[in-house]
Amino acid sequence: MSRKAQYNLDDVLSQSIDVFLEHGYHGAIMDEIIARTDFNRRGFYLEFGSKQTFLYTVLAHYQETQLNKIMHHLESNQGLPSIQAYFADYVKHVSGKGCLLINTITELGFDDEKVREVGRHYLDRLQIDFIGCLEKAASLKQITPNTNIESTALQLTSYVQGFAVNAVLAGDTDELELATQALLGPLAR
Amino acid sequence: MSRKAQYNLDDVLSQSIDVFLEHGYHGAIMDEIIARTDFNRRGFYLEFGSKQTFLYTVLAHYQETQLNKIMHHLESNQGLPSIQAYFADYVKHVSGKGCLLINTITELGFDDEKVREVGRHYLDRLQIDFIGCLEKAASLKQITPNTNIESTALQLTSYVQGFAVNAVLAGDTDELELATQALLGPLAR
DNA sequence: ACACTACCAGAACGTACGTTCTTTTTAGAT
DNA sequence: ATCTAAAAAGAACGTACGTTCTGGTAGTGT
Repeated sequence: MSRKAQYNLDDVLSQSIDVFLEHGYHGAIMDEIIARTDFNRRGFYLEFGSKQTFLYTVLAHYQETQLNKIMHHLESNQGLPSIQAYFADYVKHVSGKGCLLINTITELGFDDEKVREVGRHYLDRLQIDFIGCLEKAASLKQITPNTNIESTALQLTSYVQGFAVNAVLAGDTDELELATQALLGPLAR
Repeated sequence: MSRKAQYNLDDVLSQSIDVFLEHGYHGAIMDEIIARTDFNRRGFYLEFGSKQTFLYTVLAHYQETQLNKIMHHLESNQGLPSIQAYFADYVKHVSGKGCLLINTITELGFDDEKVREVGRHYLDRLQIDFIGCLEKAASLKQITPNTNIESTALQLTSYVQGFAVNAVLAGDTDELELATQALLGPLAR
């Protein structure tokens, strides 16, 4: 055996998230990706073969390490508090830079079926998780009894996307936090 | 005098909207823009000077001709029916390709203050229009009396963004129309 | 200590894209 | 009909970017 690579793949993927977030896919150039990761060009192409497949990998990593962590609140399923915790974390997460998955969908979704597929899968899962939490919340009598759970879940899912866009524009999180309260407040009984 | 340009600027701008919608800003290449508009390269650069300022012009044109037309429902201000008409039209408009303004915000917003500014202005206006309609709706007793108007307007504004993202993923309009009903139904008294 | 392996840094390559220039065509004025 | 000025078409240019290649280097095993 001989030398081992000195970059850690997970680190590289994490570092790349920001580059894509800031400039989008086409706007993120290899020079900056190389410079801001502890990566080298050769390693990059041996490992991934192309910028495109690299994006897919970063996207998967982003979901695993960031979005899933936030969604985990919903999957712990404590009812309404889980939803509140989810939104609190999500707002903090997207603040000032948005969501890589959403950005990728709007930039590449039209041309890239794989991106659309990943996006749909994510939204479906979000929707299902919201339903789970709302059902639990209903059974715990945390929300008003006549709440239409499926509709509400659909609304919450749409709302999350809206936040991701808003986050790019909003300077601070105040506005988004306010909006969240406005949203969840009326649900509670 | 002599020859007059045979392209019509409004037509060119309208035709370009689709190109940017499909591929984003960096993904839309000059060759395709030229090919799909009745424009010529020289005219393009005499008229706009660069791809970037062209985008700004297209964006302004997009707002004037498309978004404003849809927002006009809100500004006619018939209360709840105006909001319903707005969403119906908006869903139809973004279906399958999303919203150019939202796409531009997520692709370029981080780096481009001008884009952020245009985006904020648009969201503010949307929010204000929703407030106007909701107030009217309240005075006409079209919505449940204890509705918090500011909060609801903020929510509606977020939904609109969410729809723009969803529209890229959804094959047909059914899903989005369902979501709209789920959204507006509970408001009505 | 030495050799071997494969990693790192960055130069080099080729292509693709934004922009400019050249040629050709056309509409209007005389 | 002819001349002219400007517009259209697209060739040409330069640069920037994705990708590949090269030379030197640093671990690792003997």
